[in-house]
Amino acid sequence: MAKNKLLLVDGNSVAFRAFYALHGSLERFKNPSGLHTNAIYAFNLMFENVMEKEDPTHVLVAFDAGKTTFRNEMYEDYKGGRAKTPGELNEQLPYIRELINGLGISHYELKNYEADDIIGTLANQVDKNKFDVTVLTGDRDLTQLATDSIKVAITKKGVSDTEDYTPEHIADKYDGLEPKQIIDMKGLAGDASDNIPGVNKIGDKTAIKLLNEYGSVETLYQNIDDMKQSKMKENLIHDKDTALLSKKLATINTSAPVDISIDSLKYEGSDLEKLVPFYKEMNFRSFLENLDVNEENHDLEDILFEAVDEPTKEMFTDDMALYVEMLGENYHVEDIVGIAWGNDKKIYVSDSDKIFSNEAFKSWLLDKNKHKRVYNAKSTQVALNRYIALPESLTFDVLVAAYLLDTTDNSGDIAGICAHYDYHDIQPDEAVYGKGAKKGLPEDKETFFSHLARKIKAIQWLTPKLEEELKDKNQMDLYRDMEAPISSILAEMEITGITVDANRLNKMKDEFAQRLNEIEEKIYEQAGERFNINSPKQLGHILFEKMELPVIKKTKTGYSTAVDVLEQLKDQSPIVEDILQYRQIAKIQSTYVEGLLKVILQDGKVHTRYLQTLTQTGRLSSVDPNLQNIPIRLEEGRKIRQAFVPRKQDWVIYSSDYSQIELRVLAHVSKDKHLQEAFNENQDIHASTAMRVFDIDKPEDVTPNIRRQAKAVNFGIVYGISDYGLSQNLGISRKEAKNYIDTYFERYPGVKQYMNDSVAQAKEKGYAETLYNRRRYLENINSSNFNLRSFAERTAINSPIQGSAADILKIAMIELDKQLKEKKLEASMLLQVHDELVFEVPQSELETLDKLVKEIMEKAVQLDVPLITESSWGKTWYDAK
DNA sequence: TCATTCACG
DNA sequence: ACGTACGTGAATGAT
Repeated sequence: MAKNKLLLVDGNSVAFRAFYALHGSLERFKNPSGLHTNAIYAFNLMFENVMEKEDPTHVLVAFDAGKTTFRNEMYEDYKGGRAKTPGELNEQLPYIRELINGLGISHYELKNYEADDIIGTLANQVDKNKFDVTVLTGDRDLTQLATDSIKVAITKKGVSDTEDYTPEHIADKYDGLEPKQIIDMKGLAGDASDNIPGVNKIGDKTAIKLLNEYGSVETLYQNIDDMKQSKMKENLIHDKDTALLSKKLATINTSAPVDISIDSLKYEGSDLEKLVPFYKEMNFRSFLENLDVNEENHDLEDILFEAVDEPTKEMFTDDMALYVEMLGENYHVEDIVGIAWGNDKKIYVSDSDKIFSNEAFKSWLLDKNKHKRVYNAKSTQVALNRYIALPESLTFDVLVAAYLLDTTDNSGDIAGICAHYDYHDIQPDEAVYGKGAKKGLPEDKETFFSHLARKIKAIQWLTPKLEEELKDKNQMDLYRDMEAPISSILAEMEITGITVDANRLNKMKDEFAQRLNEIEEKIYEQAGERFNINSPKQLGHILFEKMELPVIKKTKTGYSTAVDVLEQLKDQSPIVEDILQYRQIAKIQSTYVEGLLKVILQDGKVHTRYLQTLTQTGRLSSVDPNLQNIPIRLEEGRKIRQAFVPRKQDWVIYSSDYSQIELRVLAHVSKDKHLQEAFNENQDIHASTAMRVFDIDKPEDVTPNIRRQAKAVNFGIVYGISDYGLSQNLGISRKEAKNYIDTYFERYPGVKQYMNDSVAQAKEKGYAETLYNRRRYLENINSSNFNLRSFAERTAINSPIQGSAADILKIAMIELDKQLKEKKLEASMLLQVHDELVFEVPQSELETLDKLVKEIMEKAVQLDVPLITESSWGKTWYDAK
């Protein structure tokens, strides 16, 4: 039989830790009635973490009963001098008890005793044959309880991690000490936090040494006469009474008069009747959301809908919601399994194939005067285009709107967005369709139809809310004039696809396979055995254990074998060079050659999907396949681009990219005189930076190496520079890197000012924003955790730059799409790669297109510095260079 | 499912 | 003193 597990939580101590874990965000954690909630929130998080980790069968939270306990009778000043509990924490303590009730957990306190004693007593009392015990606390005192069946988990700085004290861990940490000797240690060394005095001049280190020799405080004093004369011996003798008292104070009372039965502590899950209203009162939306995932069908209202096979035209009006269901993500190939439409009065659903040839439906879809609101317009367009035709007037997209309002909030389906707006009359797709191998339509058609109907209802409900919020945040223009049009343009680009020459790839595949074979053999020979070169673990074993190469860097799980490490090992053994070679080719082979071959469809093309609502900055991302990371930097990989060809003979691939758009955006937003001057005079920006930062007078004195360093500095600036990052990138010392950065800021004071301002603004508003009101919320910008805060600060610097650049290319794409259509050009826009657009174009249109693209991209927006593009073309994407 | 590695801007 | 460059996606091996 599986063993029970009892979890004992030291309520006061964990509450205290929780309060300070989120202390940096104290003012942001307030519920509508002004109560601070940071400690309650963090307590809940810590609790969830430990419940998941330990999975206990029985749980109790113990609290201290009051200010004085039996220990004060022994020693008046016990816990004296302790700073008063902050008011902001005190006000939360009653609510933490309420939270515990909601979580379905018992709590207990006992007059005259501390939580420690309750925990010690219970931990001691339970039958160790039936129970393992875990104690959760922030207080190291409790580690004295550790045994083979009692583990003491001490909360670490954040909310998620604990340090687990077992007898082995204690021996490790305290140089061989046993758990019960912890109290002897406190007897000798004292404990400042509880105001336990200990012996004068003895600290933890000395105490451990003495205990290793004598075992306990008592035996130490029995043998003290034999101790060599020393100042320490005098102190020990002088403070003997204090030592014995201190030990007593530190000793947890394991026979407190606790009168609760273990059986009553059995954990049977949360009490939702209490917990849900409590979370609502505290404004804990994310916890509420998590509850929903676990409960199926809770409080779903009945929904009315009509299932139809062949709808008639009265069933379609202006201003309805439309939803097209597929069970997989790739709408280029997934079957449509159901369609729903409707408004507040009436909802229709259909899973019949007849709908695809239904005239009423089709004419409604294609009617520009019939406005439809949807969740994911692009998916809807691409899917329906395969079955019927490209739908018109999908005028509101709740997915894109929700993304603009909060980039972090789009968990994949409508229910995710709904939960964020406290609308719960819908289930996550996963709850209805399942996941993984078991994913499929529900047995019961009613369940399926209801789910579709609820999606219509949700879209209807969300639309006015989102519209209003977009207006409030001054983001309606961003939605209407940028994101909505871009959605349709991307749909067309995806549908068009790009032709891939499979023959070319197959030839490359054979060549690479042969070369890989040869390198493999060479590597095995040098290693003296065959192993999986793709396994960092096995490779690490060969390099660092068998061949004993020096270890440069470690990862969480073992030795690092990343490129920068291997580069440094090149001189040590020729095998390293071969491994690098192998890696390079294996990557090209598996990801690009084989990867691309797998996703070529019947039409000889690949159709990527651009994710419009994913990145935190406003960029697009590309999946299935990712066409935004096709190799270019190294010749070997660059050849992959030879497989990307125009769809017709005599056409060419044309490509145009912005030159230094991010630095130009920086010059604009920072208003830095010198940076602007460099761009206005059309200087080589990296050389110009080199001259200013490294005090070079004549352009001809800028060597390629100095220019390379300046280039790295410029990159660093855009990323929100750190001396360490720059030093790593350039392989120079941290001090030198710092020097570069200081000089840069001195020579470009406007940039320095911009960085200070962006961080300050983000701290005040809680978000960073682009030139076109795209927001990125920065949860940790005021965090007390250095790392989290620093990261948020760099993000506050980088996001407006990267995001504004993304905005600008989107604006250019919209204008370009318009002009291509107006001018009835045959050329089509195929790809977007962050600062680059790729087209296929008939030879005859090449000149026109080149002019048009250059004009539109460079004039897309008016900045304080010019925008410059560079274009090229050729028979393949490779030749467009 | 996570961690590592490496491709791009 | 902290431990880092910004934004992505795919393949692989290990768990």
